Amino acid sequence: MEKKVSESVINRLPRYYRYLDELIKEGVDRISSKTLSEKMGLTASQVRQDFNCFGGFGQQGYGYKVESLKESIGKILGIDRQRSAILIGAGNIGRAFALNITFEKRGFHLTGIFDNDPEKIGQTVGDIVVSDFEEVEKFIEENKPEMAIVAIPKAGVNQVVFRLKNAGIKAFLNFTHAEVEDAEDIVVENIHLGDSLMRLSYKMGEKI
Amino acid sequence: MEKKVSESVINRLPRYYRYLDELIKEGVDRISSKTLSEKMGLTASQVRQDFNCFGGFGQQGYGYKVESLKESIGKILGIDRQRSAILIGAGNIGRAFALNITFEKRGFHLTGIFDNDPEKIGQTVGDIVVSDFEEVEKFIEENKPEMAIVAIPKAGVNQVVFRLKNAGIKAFLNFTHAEVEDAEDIVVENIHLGDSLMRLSYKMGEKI
DNA sequence: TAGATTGTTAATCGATTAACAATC
DNA sequence: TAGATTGTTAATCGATTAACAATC
Repeated sequence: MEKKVSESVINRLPRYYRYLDELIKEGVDRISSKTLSEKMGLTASQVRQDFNCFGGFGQQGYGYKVESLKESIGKILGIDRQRSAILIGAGNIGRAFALNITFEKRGFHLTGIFDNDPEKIGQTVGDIVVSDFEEVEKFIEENKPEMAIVAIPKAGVNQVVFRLKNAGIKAFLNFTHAEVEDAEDIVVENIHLGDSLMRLSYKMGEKI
Repeated sequence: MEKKVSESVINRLPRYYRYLDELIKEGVDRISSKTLSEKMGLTASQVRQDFNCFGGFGQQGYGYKVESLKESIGKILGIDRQRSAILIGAGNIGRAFALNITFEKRGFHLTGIFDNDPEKIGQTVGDIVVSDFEEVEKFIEENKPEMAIVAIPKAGVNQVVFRLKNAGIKAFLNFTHAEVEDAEDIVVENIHLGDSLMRLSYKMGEKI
């Protein structure tokens, strides 16, 4: 884990993780870079280069042990341990996400849900009661969640991120249609559903 | 629109579109590549190169007209005209998406929702009644939707895509945690929520 | 006209691919 | 040992950045 790992590699890591998970379920316990690359539409070289960013998980002449490779990648991704999150916004997207990750779970644990709509406060999503957003700072201080999923109307996003950041949250999953203003000491991952739709629309025009 | 446009450029197009939309709302009607690039965290060169993939929308010594630039990009993205879509899967994610794009609308129009769960068939999402998935072929033939949003458990995705493809749908927005098997004559855009979460987790480990 | 900023060509940088020696 | 496949170095390709002539 010496030199900086490129964005492209990072983007592929979750996909490797998913494929390896599949392989385990299929009972495969060993795989070569060639076979894996064919399954995933990459080149064998690329697969080996990617893994070697983190220092060689394979065995010459043999290939990679699926189980331990998956475990290693999980560790790199930081999902070997439970991470706690809060959800801001109990609207459609927020609720769907909460119910979905609780189901799917992958080392993530939702500890609180917040909204500023009196209609929604007190409602239950999964097994969590929606709290007033005004209480979020107190909650963060007491429970120290590591990340926040922001699923609110786009107008409020930067104000909300600002408050959460000041309260101690450093990682944000942003579902709003707006960009989070860059700040040095936080990390943001965006899920722009509209962008995906536009990209699909573009591809339709190109290829069909 | 001569030579092939790279993936990187395509990925940036929706972002340009959103920023230009913001600018219009702020009443800005003219912008230089330099100013736009600073707002978006790119370089001025990159912005000009990107736009020139499609053949120069600017004016030397002046810059770009925001309104017409947005319109041009909208056209490139294929969102200048209404596109019709159906939703497969009326679970949490599917419903959230349906309600969300109806709200946000950007040239997309949802015409049908399908599920195979008897509990969900007959329910209403927005102003659309959920139909039995068994009727999807008939619906497609009659209504000719252009794309399908697939928000079902991952196990079924390839079978569902196969049926929809045979019925005439060529574009898919895939919300499942599985990959759609490559087929020559369709286009797929993936939204893997779990991947985004993993990437965020990775970034947390790196930067914080 | 002078200043500004594009469109476009050339230079640089980084990521992907190819090749091969190391070694299981 | 022989065969297979990695780890790693070198070659290629493509994307980003820099530079500048064209021109509004």
